[in-house]
Amino acid sequence: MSRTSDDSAPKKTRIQERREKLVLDCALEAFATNGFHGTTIDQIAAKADLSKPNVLYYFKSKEDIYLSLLQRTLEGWLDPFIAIDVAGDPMTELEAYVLAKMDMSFDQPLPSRLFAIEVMSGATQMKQSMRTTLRAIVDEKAAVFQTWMDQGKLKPVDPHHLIFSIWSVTQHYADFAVQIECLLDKPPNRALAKAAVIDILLRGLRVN
Amino acid sequence: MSRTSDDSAPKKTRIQERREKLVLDCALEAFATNGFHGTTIDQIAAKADLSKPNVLYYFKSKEDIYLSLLQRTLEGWLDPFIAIDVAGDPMTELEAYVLAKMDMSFDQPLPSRLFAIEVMSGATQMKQSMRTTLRAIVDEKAAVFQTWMDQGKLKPVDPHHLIFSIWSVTQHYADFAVQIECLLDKPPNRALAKAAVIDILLRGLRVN
DNA sequence: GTCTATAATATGATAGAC
DNA sequence: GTCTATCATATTATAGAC
Repeated sequence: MSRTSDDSAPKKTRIQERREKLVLDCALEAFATNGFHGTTIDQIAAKADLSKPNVLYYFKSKEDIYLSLLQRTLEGWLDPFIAIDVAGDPMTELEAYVLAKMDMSFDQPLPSRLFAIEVMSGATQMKQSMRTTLRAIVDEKAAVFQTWMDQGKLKPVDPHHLIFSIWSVTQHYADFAVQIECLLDKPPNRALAKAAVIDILLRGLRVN
Repeated sequence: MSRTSDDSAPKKTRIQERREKLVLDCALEAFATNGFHGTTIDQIAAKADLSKPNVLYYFKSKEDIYLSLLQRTLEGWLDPFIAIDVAGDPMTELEAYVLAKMDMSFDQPLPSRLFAIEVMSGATQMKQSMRTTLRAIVDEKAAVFQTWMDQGKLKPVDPHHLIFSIWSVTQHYADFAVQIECLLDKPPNRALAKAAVIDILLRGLRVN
């Protein structure tokens, strides 16, 4: 009961935070493949090597786990996108962004899949923030692209659809990894994939 | 019990076929948004305006409905891809394919979503056919693209990854329709989307 | 904090009348 | 062929001992 070592508002001990992170990590693995309904608390508990009531001691319900996970996932998702700098060289900025997304897809496919399943299920939990927060950021970056095109630094193309294309192609390597592995010799050649995607998405934008 | 009007092996009456199609149509709507586990037979029955036992009279289990649906969906999926003709003009063939896929995404997003959810869930039911049938077709078309590039009719790029890019960008408009609607003014401008996608995916391939 | 036991509910599937 | 009623099971969540 002592709180001498605590310092912030949410009075969580170190072990609590560690347990919660453990549960979320295990839940991510389950939710990202089987979706919300296809995942049971038993599965999560088994992965985390905890009992089911113990999991529900840290999260009050399955939905609570899911929502916490979704929020945690969204936090890191936009970082490389926001990092696109209008003052930088357009092709350099775009290449860096595409490569960052490709690395995310290969290194951490699960958050991408969780996100995809959530959106395909109607995105009940995220629609509001997509219409406001996400939309504001997307519009801002679309304006950056438009500026570059107006300056003659990029060939003209609709900026919003360019963003969608970059997202879809890069995330495809996470979301459809199973299919890609069936169609290519395993293990997939990451360097080849990254070079090809850069070629396909950005070559048409280059101004001589 | 009369079979005078029947002609083929599966002795189904016309009304049976109609009912089965009705169930599959309603099931598609449910499975494509909520996945296998998120969908109940009750939901399907309600949509079809049938009782639950009546649905199970036509399909012996929920899994039976799901698998039948998956098979039906896959049948039409590859048609426009197979139609790509090595003897045709490369840019014309590619444009026709991309536009066909875009129309499919806008007009029939549900099969695409069903497919996507299945793949993200591990594609237990389809892995085998992806490794054999689909892979053969993909390799064949990749060879067609390679031929065109060798002939100098297309700028060189890895053909397999080009196929993945086309799939991902076009199907994105079906699978992530909810997100796109949040980020663009509704209703989405189809002509603009199609033109932009053609630009982004194919402009870099054009040889002057 | 963690467990076993269990309540409460949802759902797949079947039995049997009509 | 279609229905109501029901069984059997799985799963969320809680109660209460330790």
